[in-house]
Amino acid sequence: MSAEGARRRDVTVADVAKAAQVSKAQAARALGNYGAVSDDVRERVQAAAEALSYRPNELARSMNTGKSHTIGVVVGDIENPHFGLATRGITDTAKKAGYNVILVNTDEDREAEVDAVRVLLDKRVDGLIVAPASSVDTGHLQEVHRSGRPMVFIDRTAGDMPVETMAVDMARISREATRYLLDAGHRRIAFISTLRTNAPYTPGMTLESSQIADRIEGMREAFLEYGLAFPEDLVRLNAGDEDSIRSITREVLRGPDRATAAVASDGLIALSVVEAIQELGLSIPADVSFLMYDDFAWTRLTTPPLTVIAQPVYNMGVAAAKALIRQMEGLPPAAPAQFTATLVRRGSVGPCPATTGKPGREQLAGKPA
Amino acid sequence: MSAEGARRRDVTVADVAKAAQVSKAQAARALGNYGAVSDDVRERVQAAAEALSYRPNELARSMNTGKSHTIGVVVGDIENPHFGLATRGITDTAKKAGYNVILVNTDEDREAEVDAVRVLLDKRVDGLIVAPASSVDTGHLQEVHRSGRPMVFIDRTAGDMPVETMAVDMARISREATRYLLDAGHRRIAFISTLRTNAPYTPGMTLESSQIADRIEGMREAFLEYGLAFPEDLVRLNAGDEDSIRSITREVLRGPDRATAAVASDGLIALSVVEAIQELGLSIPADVSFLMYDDFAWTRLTTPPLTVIAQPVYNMGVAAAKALIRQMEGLPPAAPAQFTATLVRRGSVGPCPATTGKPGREQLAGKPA
DNA sequence: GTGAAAGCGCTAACAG
DNA sequence: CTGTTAGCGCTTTCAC
Repeated sequence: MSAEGARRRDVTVADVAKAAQVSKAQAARALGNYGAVSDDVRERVQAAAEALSYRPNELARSMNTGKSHTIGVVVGDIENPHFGLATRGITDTAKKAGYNVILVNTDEDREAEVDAVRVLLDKRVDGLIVAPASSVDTGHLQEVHRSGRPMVFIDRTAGDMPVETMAVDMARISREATRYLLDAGHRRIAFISTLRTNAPYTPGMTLESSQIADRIEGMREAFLEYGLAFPEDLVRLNAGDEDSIRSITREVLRGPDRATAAVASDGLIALSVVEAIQELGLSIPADVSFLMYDDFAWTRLTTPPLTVIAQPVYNMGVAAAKALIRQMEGLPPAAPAQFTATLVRRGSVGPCPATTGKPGREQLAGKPA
Repeated sequence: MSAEGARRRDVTVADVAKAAQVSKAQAARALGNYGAVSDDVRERVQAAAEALSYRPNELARSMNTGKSHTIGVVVGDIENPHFGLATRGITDTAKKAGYNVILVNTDEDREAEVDAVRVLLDKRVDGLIVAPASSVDTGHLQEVHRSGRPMVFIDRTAGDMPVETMAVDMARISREATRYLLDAGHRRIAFISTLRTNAPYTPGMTLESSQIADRIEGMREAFLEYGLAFPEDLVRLNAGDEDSIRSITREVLRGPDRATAAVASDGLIALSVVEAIQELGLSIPADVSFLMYDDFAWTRLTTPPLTVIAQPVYNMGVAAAKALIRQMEGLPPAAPAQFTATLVRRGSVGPCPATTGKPGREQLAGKPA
């Protein structure tokens, strides 16, 4: 009987070396494909390795080389197809370059993110791609950056840290979308976001998310351009679960001064907003216009198809991975990529209806040429 | 000037030990929280660690202990919310138990899967959760199983391997859904799937995917129950990209003997099928009934809302992680979980229309009590 | 409790 | 080209 009963210990270079009758060093060289090895030795070693079905221990390898060929990815929520796609872009690119990906979910919670980064670093990932949960509270990220570990941000910025960032110009597209709504005659435009804050939105407040801050800023700018006051009261944050989204939507869409257009800050939220609108007995776009961020395929299937803001998420993932790999390989950064979101006009935005009590007329008068 | 210029080497236990004036062993014990350490030493070590901002090298730790506290997850496509949700269930559970997740995407390609498993094993993950791309070609998985490494399958089986598997009873729900369609008078029911095969579907053929095989089997059984012949010609595989899905849909929905109901095997495919139906000028459910697998939120938003087969994907992820962790910790397996999919009747299935040329009458005659 | 010393599996000098 | 000898950073005997 052979070594069957023994607790199956992994076979190591030493075992292979012995079997191939060469020194451990030579076996290692042949196996690891480095240094100089004669054809004869190489063949014997490979044969032995094959016979013993040897598999290198990457951990040991990493310990010596200092490289793990692994990149850590920290996102808020993989369940959201937005991140799903981005992650796909990252993993596709990483794999092509011989890197693996460790994925950590933070639920957009800063504490979890701090933790995630720490764990990843402890595991000695070669680099990090993170979608910062907060662009304000960035101590942990600054520390990483200071330590010199390669890092790239995706989807959002983290304060003004000098780290390569793959994100779209949110203020720009928000401005464009808002103009579109304004041109359609809307003045009461609601913006609904999941962003968690301690207090309801007030004009000057600091927002954790650069994305949301920029979107609101873009809206404000558009209103300003048109010489109109931005309806701050219609900016609604903390739209967490379905219930809160529904009640927020109802609130905003009721009363004589109701919103005539709603912008949902992501695809998940959009679902509940649209349902709430339908429950209210309002129809899109006759009674209320609707616009959402992210161009998911299903937005083409609703009646009417939804007007959306498309973001090149997959490409951002690809670019993030590429940039990180350049950093890890000590190459100079490529020219900063420019990602532009686009407004996809489908059927959910229509002309502003005369709101209850017909106060719509005078509002429309404010529209510039 | 302090050690600023030096290439910042990671601080190790040795450094901490020196600073705390204790032996390396004691420092390690205090830091790693094992063995016996006096309060005094522990405090000094912790203080020193803090001061030097020491972080353990998990690689080194893993090498010694043989545990990496990492589980490898191999799925076909994270971009698909189906897997996104499952992955979420896995990572949530893993994190709670102190495990990390390395995610690898296979694009449902067996070669890629073989590779993924190998890489993960080389990285010495403690266990594997995989959604087998093929339930036929399972050599690599059998090897893993034979090696004794903890492993759990999710979403589908791999042949008859004795490995814990978290999946729904597909044949059952498919039977139920088919009965529902049959009861509505449909006889020409098409089944459209992305599954890649070398040849078009023929009755006896071996299918790589246990899921798809079971679904077809379920349909066949339902037809049999009703004493009807199963329309094998309407089983369509290889619905890869949008174009092929569209042309398949058109094909199936045209002609005097066209299908009156279509079942889409996943949410991604569903989009194109529905669009193709609309392009054909047909309406759901008046002209053709529609049913799909996976209950994504957006299916409630279409007009009509879509009738779907809901699968407890998140829970399957949770269960898979839990089962794997039990295995890794040497505990006996819990009672095998039972996952049941449910048919969610919304508005996309209606009575069978009289098809072109009205040959529908005699078909309907075949319906049992 | 504590410390010295021996590994884990591999790579990396360094001499031949 | 090849073999010997050190480590990588940590855990783990094994004595004291």
